[in-house]
Amino acid sequence: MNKPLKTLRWRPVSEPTPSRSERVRQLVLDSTADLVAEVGVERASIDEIASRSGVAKTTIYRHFPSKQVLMVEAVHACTHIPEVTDTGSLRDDLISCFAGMTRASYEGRLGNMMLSLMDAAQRDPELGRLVRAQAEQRRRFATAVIQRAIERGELPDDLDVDLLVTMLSGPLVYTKLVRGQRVTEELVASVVDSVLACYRIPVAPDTD
Amino acid sequence: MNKPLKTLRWRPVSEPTPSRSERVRQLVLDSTADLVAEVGVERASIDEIASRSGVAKTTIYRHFPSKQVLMVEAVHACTHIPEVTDTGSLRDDLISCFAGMTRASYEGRLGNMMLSLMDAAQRDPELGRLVRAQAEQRRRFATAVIQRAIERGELPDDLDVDLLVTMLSGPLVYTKLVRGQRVTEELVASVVDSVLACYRIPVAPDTD
DNA sequence: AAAGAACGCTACGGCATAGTAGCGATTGCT
DNA sequence: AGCAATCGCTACTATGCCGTAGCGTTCTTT
Repeated sequence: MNKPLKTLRWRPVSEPTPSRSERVRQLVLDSTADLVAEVGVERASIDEIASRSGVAKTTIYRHFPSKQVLMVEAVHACTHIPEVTDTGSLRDDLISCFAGMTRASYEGRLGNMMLSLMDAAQRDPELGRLVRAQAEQRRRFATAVIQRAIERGELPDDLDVDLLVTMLSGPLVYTKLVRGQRVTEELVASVVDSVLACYRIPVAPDTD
Repeated sequence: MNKPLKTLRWRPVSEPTPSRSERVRQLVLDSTADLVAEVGVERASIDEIASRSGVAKTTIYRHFPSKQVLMVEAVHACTHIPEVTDTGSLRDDLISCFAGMTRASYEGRLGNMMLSLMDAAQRDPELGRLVRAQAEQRRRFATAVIQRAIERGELPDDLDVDLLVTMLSGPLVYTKLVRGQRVTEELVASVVDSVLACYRIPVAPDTD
């Protein structure tokens, strides 16, 4: 009614002006991600996406061959890679690493659609690959931070890195998905400090 | 074709023979839980439940006023309360507690439907209450174990119990829901031991 | 300004599903 | 054996959604 056409915000002028086709495509992807974040993957319908984006349903099908493909591309489009830092301090690196992952995965649209996405990934092989790949990428980031600390001698080299990553990731995932609470920077710090305490890593710089 | 009627296994003879109506009701609930565990809450259809259970769709609607109510009752029917133990040892109690929760929540039918259930719970207020109540019940079990240990002096009394429960539950939930792996008794023990190490609780009976 | 590409709109066909109506058959109880 | 409650079956309505056809309109490009 009062939103017949959603105008796409202009991207930085540095980039070349996208074609009309590309603008429409991005608009559809954007609206799809919005809707999926609201109602989930399965309940998002093409008609509703058409209505919200202002793009005709037939035009949507000119860009994407099926709903399944559209969903995969829309989800793929709203996943970003968290930034990495290498401060040389294990604690700071871990906090930065997991805070970045939290922002990338558990906040905003992706955060809202997470549960529905993981459920849909159980049945759609393409979404399954996407979700698995993302989860493994997150683990690789954390593993890299820990490996660097082992090489610096901050952690024992017979460490069960896999368990450690699980001990760090788990409480954050649990807080978000099961408890439905926001993962604050304070929680990240608490979890990191608690886990490091297991390995007798002093949090404040003091040696015993 | 070859399964026109699923016969209900007889329950222990000690209990009074249920009426025909009650038998059919339980059969429907059982088949519903099976189907939900397979395809999820949203994709489970009444027609399919009728077909699998051998109970006519019209009869299903004589027992349950709507699909929504049937889903809630079916899920409710397959949640059991994990058994509790009080061995007096914090480590044993925790392992027993979380192993029991794992069996109750992350294995069998309930385990298979967990992701779909949590997603559906975001939109169905009734399922939401059910899932939240169960999660809080799990937390209370773990909290009780920890409280007992605090009273015995095994843990400091200024402990952040909430964080501790999250640190214990998180890695198990993460392993099941995100990694899709089975939560073994060994993992439970590893997590418990790691977390207890944070608080300088000796795993083997030795005092420093 | 003209041509061609891209889009909007209306109207479909087809399928799956929630729920209901009516009637005949079965079951359990007296 | 008889009776009442319960169940099975075959429809049927209504809805929502995926995906497509055809045609007129708008935009972009030359």
